[in-house]
Amino acid sequence: MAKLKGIEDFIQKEIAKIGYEIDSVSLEECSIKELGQFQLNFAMKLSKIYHKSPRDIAEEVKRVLDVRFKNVNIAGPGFINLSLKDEELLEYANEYINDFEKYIEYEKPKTIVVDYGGANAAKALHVGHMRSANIGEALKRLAKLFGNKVIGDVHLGDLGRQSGMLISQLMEEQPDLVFFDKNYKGEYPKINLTIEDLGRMYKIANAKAKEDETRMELVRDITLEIDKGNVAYTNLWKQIVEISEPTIKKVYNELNCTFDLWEGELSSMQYVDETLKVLKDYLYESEGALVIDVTKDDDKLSIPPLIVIKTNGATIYATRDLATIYNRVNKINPDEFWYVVDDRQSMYFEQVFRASYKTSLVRNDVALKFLGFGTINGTDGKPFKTRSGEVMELSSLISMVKEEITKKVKDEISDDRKEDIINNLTIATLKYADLLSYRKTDYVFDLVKFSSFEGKTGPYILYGIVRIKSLLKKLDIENSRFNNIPNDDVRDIILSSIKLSKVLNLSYREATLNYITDYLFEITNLFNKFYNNNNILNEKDKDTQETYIALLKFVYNICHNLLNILAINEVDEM
RNA sequence: GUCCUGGUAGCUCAGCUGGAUAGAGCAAUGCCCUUCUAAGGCAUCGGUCGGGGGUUCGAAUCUCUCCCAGGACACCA
Repeated sequence: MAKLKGIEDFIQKEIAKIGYEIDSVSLEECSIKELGQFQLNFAMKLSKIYHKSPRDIAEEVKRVLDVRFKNVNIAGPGFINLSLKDEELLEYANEYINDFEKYIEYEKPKTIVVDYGGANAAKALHVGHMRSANIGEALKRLAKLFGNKVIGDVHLGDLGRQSGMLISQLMEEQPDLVFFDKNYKGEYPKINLTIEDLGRMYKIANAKAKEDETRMELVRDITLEIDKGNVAYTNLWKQIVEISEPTIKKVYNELNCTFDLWEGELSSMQYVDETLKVLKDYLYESEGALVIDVTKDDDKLSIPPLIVIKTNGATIYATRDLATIYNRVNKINPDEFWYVVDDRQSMYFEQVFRASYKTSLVRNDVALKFLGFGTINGTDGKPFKTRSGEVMELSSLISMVKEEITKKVKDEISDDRKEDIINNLTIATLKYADLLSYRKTDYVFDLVKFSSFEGKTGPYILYGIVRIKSLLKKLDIENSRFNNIPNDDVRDIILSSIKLSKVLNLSYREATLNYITDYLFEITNLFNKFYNNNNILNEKDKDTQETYIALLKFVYNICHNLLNILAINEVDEM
């Protein structure tokens, strides 16, 4: 059990002995440092229930707590402040030096499918995809840490209008391809296109379709043909998807994203027929389309029905999402589905979720969770664009950051090691910035600020790690343990670590990583303070030096594991 | 129009399951390197928590209302 929870449970039991029942005790960091390390606020709440003055209750509680804690005191309307004895802190610290699992408060394990990534085939990844990747990967790792069985699915956007776009353009550029010959009966050849071709062609097709309604008609027709299983087009489209795959995988690899399932809309098509059978009784025709009504009696909002089959008979985004859910229920039977998607899709997912429950596609005890995220804006406060006003591609963003980082890495580092260091710092910069604010917050991406090695940045955190590793290399670290608490720098770090279990709980429960990034800054900051005030290598007192070494390992254990949740790689030098 | 987010220091953001004196980073100013990576540390400056009402021992946090910004609202994903 986590240390903090242990103390809270202890206090709860102790006050129960003197007649005070309370759901749960929450031990908070004391807001007035001079009064103690921790504070308890329940005396004021209890006063209502037991009709006693909060200070009287606090007095009774104080007498019970005096046995274990140091400097128990009452202040203000009835706050109880207390501190832990150094002996207890030492025992705790020694127990936690190399053990991260002790910080976790395990619950009953669940099976969770995390749907994140969502790259589009044939279209370059843009900055929004980075958010899904970073948040999704981190949430997946966090959920795993809590003992759950977690399955990450990239859920590619590899079907839909973009297929029509691409193929319509190919039709224009290379009309003689056999794919476009309706009478062709033989084997289909391998097409010769590069990822750059696809990017270029999509842009042209998109621009043309916007202006020209007949072109858009063609795009819809081709999309419909693929939907209906047209052999030539399907073969062609699958080849196009394959061409774009290596690029997508490369970017996700750079971002340390590891997917258990590499599926998408295309692979969900095989379950559409079965899914429609389940939905059958709830489908009705509206304006030519087949829809499911998803309104509720107590609705505050006017929610349109979910379109499942378009007027032209084709499937749509929702059909594929429902089919995916159907398949996952059958194959995986998860307790929870997590969708890490742009917040702008919240209403759409509300429709899909309602439809899923209503049609019993998923049981009521299965949780469908929409974990939306905010937009990345430029320094002007508007969605992040390139100078020419186009959507910022993720690869350009990575290059920009890499350029900034390269300027700053030490010259002394040899070139063969430098590349890895620069790459890790670049991704650390991006991820730390991306996870620093609350998931739903739209945040401003300031290249210079985030790439800086100062302040709340990825490089600052990694710099702390570099210092620790550098020291550990120079010291004999076998069997080191905390012998004493020689100063406040050491005590503050131990105290700070006690709340880590709460940080992890909050982060997991609210599915946002900002608590973790924030805590990483706090512990790194405390470590740097310690580092500045104490000379570890030249410490004369052997007991104290051993404590320092234990502290290095203690801090490393925390930082290493937290960075691992965020999918940020460490460096040894920088 | 309806609904969803958000509005906290000059800037960028935390804090919101009600707790004491509202925090951090950046920027600005000053201090600390014969020292383990100074890419660091310390200090100072900086606030009517969008406005107003309500709930109560206590409100940035809950509630109502208004204002402002962004977003979503049927065959795109």
